[in-house]
Amino acid sequence: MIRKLKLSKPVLNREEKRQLKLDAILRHAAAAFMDKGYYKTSLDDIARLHKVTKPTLYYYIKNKEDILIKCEEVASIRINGLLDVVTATDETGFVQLQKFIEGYVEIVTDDIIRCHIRHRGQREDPQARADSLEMHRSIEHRVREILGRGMTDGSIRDCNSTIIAILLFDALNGISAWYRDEGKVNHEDLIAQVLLIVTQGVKSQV
Amino acid sequence: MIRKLKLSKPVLNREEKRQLKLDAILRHAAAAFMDKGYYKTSLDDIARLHKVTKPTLYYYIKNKEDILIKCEEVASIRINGLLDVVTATDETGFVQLQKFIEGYVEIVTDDIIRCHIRHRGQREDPQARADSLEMHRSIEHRVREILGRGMTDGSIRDCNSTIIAILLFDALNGISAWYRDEGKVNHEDLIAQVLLIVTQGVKSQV
DNA sequence: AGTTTAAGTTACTCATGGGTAACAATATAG
DNA sequence: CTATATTGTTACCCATGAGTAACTTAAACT
Repeated sequence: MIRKLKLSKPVLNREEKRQLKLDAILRHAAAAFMDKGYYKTSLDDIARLHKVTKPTLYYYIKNKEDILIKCEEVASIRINGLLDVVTATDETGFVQLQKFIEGYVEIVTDDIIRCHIRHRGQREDPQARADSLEMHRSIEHRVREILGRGMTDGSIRDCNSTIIAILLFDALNGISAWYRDEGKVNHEDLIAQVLLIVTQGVKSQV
Repeated sequence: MIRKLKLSKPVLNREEKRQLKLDAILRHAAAAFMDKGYYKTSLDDIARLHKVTKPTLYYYIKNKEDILIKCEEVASIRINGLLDVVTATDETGFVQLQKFIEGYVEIVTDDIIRCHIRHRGQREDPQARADSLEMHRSIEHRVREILGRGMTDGSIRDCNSTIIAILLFDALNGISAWYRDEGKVNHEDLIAQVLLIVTQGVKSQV
């Protein structure tokens, strides 16, 4: 027992510990950004949340904007991962769309993703700006392909997939700004309402 | 003719001229905020656009945040005006909803409204914050009433009007961020696509 | 024409906050 | 148990930009 307390080799190696700390910083930063906004949150605020001093942050991040970029990476991986899963099946386009929506509502609840959605498009660095735009375009393109698939297989009515994809994302991304797990709106209810919109709109069918 | 050049009474009195200049400043500021964002736009930037110096702005506005507040006033008047017109008719709830959507897409294209939508929710002053929230709640409430009317008269299917109103606003407000009059997407097409979503979703009806 | 009020300018103050240099402590490896 | 890389700290620099004081120019009313 005593030997276990004084392990010669630590349970986690340096790289893993570093990664965990970076994650924690990202989470603290994301929470603060969601609360007060990017510009009203100072690096000192974030450092305080993490119980370190500001210069320590620079061991994990390049600069303030780098936090947003790292949040974006996380978002990109999760959203593209979902799209991979959804498009790997041989379901109809409409069913794939439904599955995507269900998964996306889940993803959009995570603090780091929330932060990314709220602050995307305010990149200062031109390269980061371009990367961000490219990721956005690519994801939207993959959703348009799902819509196209549905129109081909007949599960989705003829529509302008460009416009529909944008409207869909705006509605879903908006969820990140207001939905809270502890809030009044129930999670299943939310998904059900969104799915009903895409299946039949709001007009009562005669 | 020469007498006309030297009018003893100007065409516009002081109050009117002042109002026109305030409007112009608001427009310049809104354009700059949409381009670079609120925090990356300095008052010097705005002054330069208006071809005056910074202190002159303080003759028309109280402080930087006051610009956002004045944009909000404009937005409130236009949106509530639209709602007044739409709800004054004795059409069914669904038709009222359609008319509201058509009008809202029009409103959301204006630069000052665009600016308000993008920057609402970052009020610093507690009072302004509360006012902003209240306006937002009130407008959302009026749309929920339209949905309720539709459910009562049978033109709108049974739904959670709270969730639907939020999703609808997020999709419509999103338009302000990407739609451009000179862009690829055609105005009529946009409205048609939105209306088709609310009337029948995207699923092909069997 | 001369007085007053509106409109605008130049030249500052001053808080904030991102970023860094130089130094201190702690943990891992040999 | 010492040498070295890793984390972390204190104390600073400095650009930016909101807001103001004091002064000048232009317009309007009598």
